[in-house]
Amino acid sequence: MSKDLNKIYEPSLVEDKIYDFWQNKGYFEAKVDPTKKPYTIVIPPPNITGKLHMGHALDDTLQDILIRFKRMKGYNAVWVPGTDHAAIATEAKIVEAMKSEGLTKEDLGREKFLERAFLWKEKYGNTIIEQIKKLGASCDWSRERFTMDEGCSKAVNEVFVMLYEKGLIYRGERIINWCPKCKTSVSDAEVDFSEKEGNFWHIKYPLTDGSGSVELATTRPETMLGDTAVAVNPNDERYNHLVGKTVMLPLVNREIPIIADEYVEMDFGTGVVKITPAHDPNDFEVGLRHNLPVINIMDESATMNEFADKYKGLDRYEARRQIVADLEQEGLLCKVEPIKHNVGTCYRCHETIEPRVSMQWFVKMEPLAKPAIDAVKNGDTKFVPARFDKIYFNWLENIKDWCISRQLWWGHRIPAYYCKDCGEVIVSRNEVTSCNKCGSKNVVQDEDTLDTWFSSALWPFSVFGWPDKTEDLDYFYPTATLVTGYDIIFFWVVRMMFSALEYTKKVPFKTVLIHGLVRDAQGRKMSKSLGNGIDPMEIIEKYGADALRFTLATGNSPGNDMRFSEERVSASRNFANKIWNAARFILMNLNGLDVKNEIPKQLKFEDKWILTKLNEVILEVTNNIEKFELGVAVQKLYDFIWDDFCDWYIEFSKIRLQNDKTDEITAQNTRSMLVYVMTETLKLLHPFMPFITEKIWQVLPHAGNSIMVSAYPEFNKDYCFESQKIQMESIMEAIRAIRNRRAQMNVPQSKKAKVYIATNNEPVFEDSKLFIEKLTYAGQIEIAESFDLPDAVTIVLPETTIYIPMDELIDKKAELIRLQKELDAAKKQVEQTKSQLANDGFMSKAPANVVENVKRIYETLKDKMESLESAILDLK
RNA sequence: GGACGCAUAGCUCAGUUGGUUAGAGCGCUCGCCUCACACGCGAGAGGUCAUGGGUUCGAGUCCCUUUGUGUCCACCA
Repeated sequence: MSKDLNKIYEPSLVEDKIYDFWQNKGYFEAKVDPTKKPYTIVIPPPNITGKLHMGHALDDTLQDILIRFKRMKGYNAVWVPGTDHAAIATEAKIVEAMKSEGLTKEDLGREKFLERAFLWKEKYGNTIIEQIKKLGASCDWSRERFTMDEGCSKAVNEVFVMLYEKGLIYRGERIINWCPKCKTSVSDAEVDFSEKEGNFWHIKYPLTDGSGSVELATTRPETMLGDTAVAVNPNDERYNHLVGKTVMLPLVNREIPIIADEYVEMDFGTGVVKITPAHDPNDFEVGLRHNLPVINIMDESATMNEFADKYKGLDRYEARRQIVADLEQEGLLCKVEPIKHNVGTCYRCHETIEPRVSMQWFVKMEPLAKPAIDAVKNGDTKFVPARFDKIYFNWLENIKDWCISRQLWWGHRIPAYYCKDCGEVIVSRNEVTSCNKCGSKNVVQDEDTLDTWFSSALWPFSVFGWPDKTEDLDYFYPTATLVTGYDIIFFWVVRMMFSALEYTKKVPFKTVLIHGLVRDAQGRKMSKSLGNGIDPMEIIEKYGADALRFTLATGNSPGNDMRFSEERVSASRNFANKIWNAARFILMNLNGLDVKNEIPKQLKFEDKWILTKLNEVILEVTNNIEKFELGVAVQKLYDFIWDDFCDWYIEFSKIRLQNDKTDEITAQNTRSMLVYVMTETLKLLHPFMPFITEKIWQVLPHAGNSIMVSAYPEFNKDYCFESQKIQMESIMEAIRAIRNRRAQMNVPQSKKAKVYIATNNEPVFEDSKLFIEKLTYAGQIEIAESFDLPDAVTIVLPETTIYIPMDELIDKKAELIRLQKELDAAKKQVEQTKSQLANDGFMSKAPANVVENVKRIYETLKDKMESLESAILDLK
């Protein structure tokens, strides 16, 4: 890598090269090693159809921070990457693409269609992988998996068979959510409810005995063709007497009973409900209780079928219009009431879901849910933040059986076979060619495939070779941390939990780190339809991956949504540039000299100060990362690097390095300090900004091949110098105060003024004389215990008073007012602390260090007050 | 209907187990192209931490109330 650093950091020139370097060295790869502790993360596998969006970028950034941190901490860290076949989403896209060629699925046939799908996967599955690499993700690519690869498919078959044999998978004719556009069933989790404008149509059903009619209300009049009863509440006195009678279903003239069922709410609508078991989940339940026939009036695309009589062939909405018109003509339509109601839509295509009775496969959830609830209740798996366990419990405690069969071709084909001769159902791990009951060869496999989440539920262990007992599984599983958004707790986290507990008898991960959604600058969800999505790749190209990562990690706490704006990325880019230039400064001063990357034996005040600050930040950042407070950690690093290291330490070092009074040993020590502190800081920052830290690390004196495999800094109390730190900070305070006064008085930097420092801390100030002189543009510094300078600008600090004689600039009156104001403030504070120290409760209950602190503040404030008083007297 | 989150500087947000002078970025004001950096430097202005109450020696932080706002779950046809 080249040694010359440009004035402006250009990420695009270095990132790809560094990534290749890491990969070629094999640093991302982890192998079983019993001498090291494993740390495992499996990536939430992105859809093969997808492009990387900000949500992925956030998710992957957080995972990479954890993985890189743990790797540097000495763990055998492995991050397993891969992609998800995303059954319904992918199939929809392929079908859509085929449309332009005038082809349908059926034209191609299953086999040809799957060929196309695999080609599609090759093409698009790789783009997202390449994009994840651009982010700097240190995934072990030698372990890349796909939910439909051989191993994962084997796991799927195994699970299906196991559950079937245990009686936890069954096949049955039930009402399910049907998407008429995707032409498949979807699970409850895959239905999105959205509020839509609709009507409440009040319809009259005449009693068969001619004694009148009942009025009922419905939002979906077209389903009346499938009505098989009318229901009222058994306690409803208005309708009690009608129970047992029958009504004549209008338009179709079918006689149906009036039944009583608790499900009917008396005070909603008219208190009479039409019962359509084939097209409403609640009605289906009612139908089961009363043994009602189920009449399915629609086909797979929600078009009316032969049971719809003369409406056959109409789509459901057209049928609705006609039925309403016909009812009106027959005088059976009482009124139309506009209402807003929630309508279920397909989470993939947003088509209105049609509840439909059909033959499907289900997973019996109750026995599986219980251990999953217990595992979180007893702390085997923890959510971060913890509040998400409530959402998790709520879902599992109210769970219904999971419909897992999909009428799709792209996916894991259900390993069930049917004998056409004897009707035997055979569920098998291997392909079945003959009936094991009657021996017939006339056996066919189930046409359906499995819900895409069925395979992703197995991801944490299928990637390590389960169901085989592999070394990897034994060593890397269970995984340590799962990082994902709160929006897929139901889809994925829940299902991994109960699957893992059932098949591996272990929780799949110890911690679930939940993050929020990345929203746009106005706080709106990024979406295709709004067109407000920001492409992470464009951001990386413009600002660099480090800037993007830094932005996503900063100002964001677990579980909360964040807003993304380019301004924030630009601020992150500026930070990267700041580090870059600090490095340039150091490099410039190494100047081909042999400088050791170590703490020198002789330490100056400022060295002890920065080492103390460094150790504090090491301790805090490490703790923060371990507690998943990544946003806090990165903020602390930002402050340390910019405020402490760049604004102060580098400025001090300039004076040491440029001053002719500095001896060569001190200069050399300063160079070592710069290199050492910079290197340690780069290591601390590496998990967050891997590229720039590697680039700079490489050009500074170092041992080893790469920062990413170096050891993360450890807190060392031998380099914490509390009292020196405080003293150094008093010097900095003085510098700041002098600058402040000069700025307020509009003194140009070119005007050098003499500065008198009265202090009882002489040795410290003497040592830092040069710093004060250079950093405040002072002409000359005098230090003594006291001065008698009545006509000077006076700055009162704890234990120190500074005088700047500037006759022509002093406005005595203004100066007096200022000092008086300060005195008033100091007095107030003294009173506050005094009363606190007089408070018995505080003195007896507050911890010693807090009391000490208040005592110290009280003393210095009192001191300051006295100095201010005398300064006012002097000026008068 | 149920559950949960948020409300802190003009804007967007941090604030770690309660500890005394509440922070950052952007924006704003003043002065600087100071030989690492104008993607910068120095100095500032700006906050009764939504409301009311409580616990505590001490509350932005813990508990309750109210208001506003957002999300999720359920769903009455």
